[in-house]
Amino acid sequence: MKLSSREKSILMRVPLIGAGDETATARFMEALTAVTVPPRQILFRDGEIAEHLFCVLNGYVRLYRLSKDGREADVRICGPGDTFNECLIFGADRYHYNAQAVENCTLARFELSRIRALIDEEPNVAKAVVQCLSNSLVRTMDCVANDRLQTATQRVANYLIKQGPGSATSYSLRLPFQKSVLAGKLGLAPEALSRAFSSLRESGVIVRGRIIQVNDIGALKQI
Amino acid sequence: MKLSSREKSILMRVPLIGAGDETATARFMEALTAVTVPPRQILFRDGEIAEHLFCVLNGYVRLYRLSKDGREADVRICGPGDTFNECLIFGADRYHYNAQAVENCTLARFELSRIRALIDEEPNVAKAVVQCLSNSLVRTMDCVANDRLQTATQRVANYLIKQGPGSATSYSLRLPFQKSVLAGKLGLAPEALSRAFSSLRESGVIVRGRIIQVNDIGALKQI
DNA sequence: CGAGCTATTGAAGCAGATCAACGGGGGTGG
DNA sequence: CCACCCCCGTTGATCTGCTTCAATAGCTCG
Repeated sequence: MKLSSREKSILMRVPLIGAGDETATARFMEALTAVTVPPRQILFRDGEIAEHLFCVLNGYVRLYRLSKDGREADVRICGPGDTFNECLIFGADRYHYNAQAVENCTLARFELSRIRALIDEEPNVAKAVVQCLSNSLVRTMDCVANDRLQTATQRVANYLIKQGPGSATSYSLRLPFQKSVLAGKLGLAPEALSRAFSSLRESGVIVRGRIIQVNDIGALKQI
Repeated sequence: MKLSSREKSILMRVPLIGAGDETATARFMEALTAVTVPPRQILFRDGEIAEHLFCVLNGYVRLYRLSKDGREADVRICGPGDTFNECLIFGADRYHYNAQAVENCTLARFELSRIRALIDEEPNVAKAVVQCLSNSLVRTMDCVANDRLQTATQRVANYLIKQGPGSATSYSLRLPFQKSVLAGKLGLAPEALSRAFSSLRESGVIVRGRIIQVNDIGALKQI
């Protein structure tokens, strides 16, 4: 399968792939298999033998775990440019979560064994892996802390701030996925997300479909 | 400061240090500074420039974050043999959490810059770092999932199962720290931990001080 | 234009946090 | 060694926030 130029440029910007020298990047590019998956397709399941590292090129993928009674909890939502399963390169030999495409997705898939071989030849790749893992770890720790410290409304406000341009006191953004996905990402039931949005209305947040208008970042930061 | 033989043997068993060849291990041993800290001492604070990687030799260290209103949430409890701050080797240049000694602690401290230099010379150390980070990441993701899926009682039962010998249907164990620390580790208020223990009584869990008697693992696993 | 899914809103239930009071155990000082 | 005291842990009561269930409204896509 052939990659579009957009997809190639995403890959080149992924830290893991574009960070090393040209030969390392080339080795990555020749090792990948492009796959497309329909909405709700399961990529792999918790407990299966781990075979692949993935990079999302298009669409979104949910990484989630199941409780004994069948409830689901997302541990991460991956979008274009995100890689996942770096923790399996020199870690456990089985997946530690389920992965499901949220919508139509295209992904780059790499065999873990080839990545391992590549690392042995290119020490810089190991550094890039360390960087990826460090970022993932920090973000996941943030997630634990936020879950334990913040209310639903605060989590949503936080999300809007992080997505914002950083400058500008007001802006609008379009959610890249359904609200139910955002709810899962924030560890909320969809209803709780909806209520959080409506309680943010009095802080100048206007929601219409996937479009969210933020009128006053300062107000959000104070919540 | 001089290390006891117990402390040396802990260090040798730490994956990061003992995994590589002998020269790498020796480099670690000569790079370390041993420090002892009194209870409640802060090792570093969130946002400060990151300087050190740590390995706990004795006692326990809390890694935690603060909310804007001053509440604390633990992201990890580190005991003898645990290392922390690997995520700063090739990651951010500032700490992402506070670290506080829970009791009298002895720690091995390494300058991050020396670890970086060591990695450049010994590629195997990079692999060990990847392994450490992978384990941390998986455990932290477990934490997110458990926080979102499990009740207080389930989390405590889970902890007792993980600490158990794995074999034997009944056993007793001694908590290595105060109950309030365990509560924080599990993301609970101390009162909630207490209530969880008393609701586990009917599943054959008997608590007397720090000693916990588990009569029926099977019953715990079903909760 | 209609069918089915997504999102919102209301009402009820529950889990855990918080506040307050009490009991007990361990450590310290006498 | 004993006694005291402080702090940890427990228990009860209340409160808040989120989930769950249910019904309705709005989108989107055939």
